[in-house]
Amino acid sequence: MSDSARLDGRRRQASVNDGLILDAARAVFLADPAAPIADVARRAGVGISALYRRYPSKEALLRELTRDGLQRFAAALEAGLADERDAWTAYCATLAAVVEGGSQALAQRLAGTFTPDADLGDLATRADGLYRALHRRVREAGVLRDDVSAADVILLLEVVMLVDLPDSTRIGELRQRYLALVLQSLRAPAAGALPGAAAGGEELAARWQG
Amino acid sequence: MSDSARLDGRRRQASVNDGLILDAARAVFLADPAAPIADVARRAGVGISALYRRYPSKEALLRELTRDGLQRFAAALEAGLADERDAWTAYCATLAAVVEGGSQALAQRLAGTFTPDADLGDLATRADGLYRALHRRVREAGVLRDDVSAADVILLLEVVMLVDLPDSTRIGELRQRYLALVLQSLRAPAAGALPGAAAGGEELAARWQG
DNA sequence: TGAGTAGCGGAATGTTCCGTTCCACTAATG
DNA sequence: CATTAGTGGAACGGAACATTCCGCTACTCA
Repeated sequence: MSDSARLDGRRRQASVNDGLILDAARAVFLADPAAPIADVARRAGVGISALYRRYPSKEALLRELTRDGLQRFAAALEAGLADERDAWTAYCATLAAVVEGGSQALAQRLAGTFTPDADLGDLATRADGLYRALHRRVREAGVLRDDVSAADVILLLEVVMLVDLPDSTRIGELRQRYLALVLQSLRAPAAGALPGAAAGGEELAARWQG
Repeated sequence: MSDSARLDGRRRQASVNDGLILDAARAVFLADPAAPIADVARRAGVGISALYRRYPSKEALLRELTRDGLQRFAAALEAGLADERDAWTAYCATLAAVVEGGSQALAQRLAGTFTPDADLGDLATRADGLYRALHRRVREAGVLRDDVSAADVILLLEVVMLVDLPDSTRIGELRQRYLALVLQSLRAPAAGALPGAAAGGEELAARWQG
């Protein structure tokens, strides 16, 4: 049972606000990682004080959001690994869920906005390991083209989340559309060789360092 | 013969600076459309005055850059339409050139940063028409899957240009790699239906309006 | 029932950032 | 030479924004 359902009166409203603020922050900073903190308050329908009562600084909020994003990302990957359907179906469903939730994109986009934190680095490593396990599974099932690296897919995921249209009410729909398109070309057998070298894990890891 | 080759002394240096400044501005604003103008000057290796002698304001510079981007984009498309090789080869080569030059991405990313201008709207319309002609050609040759709209491809192109890695020296290579991947899934016959409705031209056009 | 206070809204503050202007200097020009 | 086009970069002014502060409300709990 959530805090907001368990409590009464003032404390209950505060607990509800916890959620409103996190939701608002997710939406605002996903759209624009450099957004002012006042936008978050406005979107949450609360004053600025309600924010500062919870987080000592903007940076702390960003760190918390990033942690939350990484955790959601990891959870989605774990769910994918536990999915008992055939490898390709499970893989597609997992990536669709990640795109839907925006968890990974949030984490990656916010990664540079605060001074790093060993703890977060560990979480990132863990999420990376989970994705690699999922990747290996599809690869070993022979349904993923073998010239695409895990880092390639992570980059592609991130970029799909960057599809944007001002004022559009169906961005999510378009993102799923383009994810589906990309997934089709990721599936074995490959239609043709790709130029350039695959992205390497180190290239991605660089983001989590100072 | 260019001005810088025709002139001598002071005027010649000024003409060279024209080019340095435009090149620097392209690179800087492509990487970050909100970059300060001083970054452009630094990158061009000139002082701020050299910028303000040429453009009355930052907005004027951005407008000029956008115009330039749209013109390059249109030129690349015209070259593609004139390419006599088979439709698919010509199409791929054209999009690769557009990604390489970054012209379209520059224009799209800068589109919201200044008050619009009827003149630019016309240019955008022209470029759009050229792309649609190219699109129609590949489609009619039967090598482009028929559930993908012109606006879909424009959005995908833009997003491929957003692939980024801090400090990487091979971003261009990666972008070409992912463009190739996307192109494989754009080719007929389609591997499967796509979810969602195709992007419409109006959705894109909205960007060029105030 | 009333003093005490958690929680809050939003104005005020201090600072950083950045577009633009200004001025002094250099060297081509005529 | 005197003039001035072209320039580098410091100085200025204003906007944006994180953070702090203050006064208010309405729970809480004796």
